[in-house]
Amino acid sequence: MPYNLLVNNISKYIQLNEAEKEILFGYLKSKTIKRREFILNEGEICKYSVFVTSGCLRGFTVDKNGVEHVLGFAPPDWWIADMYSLISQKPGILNIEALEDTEAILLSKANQEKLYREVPKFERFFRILTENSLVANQQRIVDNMSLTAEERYSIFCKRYPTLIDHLPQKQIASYIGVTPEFFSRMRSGILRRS
Amino acid sequence: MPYNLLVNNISKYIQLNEAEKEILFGYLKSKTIKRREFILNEGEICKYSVFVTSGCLRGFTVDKNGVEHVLGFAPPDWWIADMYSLISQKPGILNIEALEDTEAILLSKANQEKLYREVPKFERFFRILTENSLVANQQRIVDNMSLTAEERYSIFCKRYPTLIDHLPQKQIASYIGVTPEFFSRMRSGILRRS
DNA sequence: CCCATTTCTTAATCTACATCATCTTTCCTG
DNA sequence: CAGGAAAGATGATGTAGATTAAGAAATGGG
Repeated sequence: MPYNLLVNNISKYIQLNEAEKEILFGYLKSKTIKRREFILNEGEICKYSVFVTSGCLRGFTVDKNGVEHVLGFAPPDWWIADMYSLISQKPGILNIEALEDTEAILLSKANQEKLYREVPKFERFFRILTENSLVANQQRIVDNMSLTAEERYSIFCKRYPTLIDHLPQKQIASYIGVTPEFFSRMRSGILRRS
Repeated sequence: MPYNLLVNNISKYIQLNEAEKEILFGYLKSKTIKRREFILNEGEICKYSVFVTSGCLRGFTVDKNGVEHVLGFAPPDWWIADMYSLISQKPGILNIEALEDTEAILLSKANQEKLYREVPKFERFFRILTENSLVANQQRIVDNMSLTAEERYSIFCKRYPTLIDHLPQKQIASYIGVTPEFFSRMRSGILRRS
């Protein structure tokens, strides 16, 4: 069943019976995204919560100097959206792009609200998702303020071991918050020392 | 009525009838916090969501060099908690301290869960709170990565105009992510230029 | 209302990381 | 499988903001 990974993901936090699963499935749709394809551009209104089942997406902003800043990656079993835009239904600042060919499941904002009404425990599920994401973001703020780039890289390696090997360095550099040049130097420094 | 500000705050997102308000009130308790008093120390388990009605709290972490990093302020009409610890009920990293004599309303984790069960729409309310907070945190990550200290200060001034005058500079500096020394010279630079 | 403590200012020096430029390597795509 | 583009490496130089130190100003507790 194609929604297996998603059901599994949800079951970590709430229990669904067959009827509830059917309601959920009725609100989902699948999407194939090719490498380099954007599923959201800054300035657009975000209409979907996106759950990745294979491949990898990244969410990033572009600052006034044209520099990209990666806010997060979405490998399989992760959700991604421009939360600001999704919530407010105003134009957002996030771009979401496929780093490789990707399969994803989409839940539209409208369907998500219907789901809340028909199966209220989904309210709980998405609250928990948001809470987890808030906690991760707070930790990242603290890390960015108190750690060196090297320490942040080391944390990234521990937290996302599967991502390191098949993610371009410049993407990790951008997530860490340094230039690709400095990131490269930093890595060769680490290698030389160890 | 002492819970007026809180009811108002909640009413922005969900509508409560009198019976629901009474249930809520039964789960709350008031607390007076003196200037410099801590209501949460890092390493403790966070047991309360705290809503400030007067005065001001700050949430901060201390890094391995002993430097404080302010994650947020809670002036009147704001909620504060160590979300990580509150959610996981594990020891947290946040300190919460009163910057001046403060009145607050406490909702314990246990009571919050009871509230969810008895009045499910509170699930929605706290989901929305968390969402808003997530959005603000994401924006802060982007700002920290793409803006200069001066630009971040300017944003802070616009976003929290009421806080600027009665908050010690070093607290703002810490929130912005610079040393008090640099913050001071930055400000005198801004003044001299304008 | 006074003194101790905290906060703020200013200056000199230092450093983590950025920028710019160039070269090499990797890797999609036709 | 070739060649063009993107990614990565490396060197020289520049800069935002940190650190250290010391004095001046503010402030709140007794």
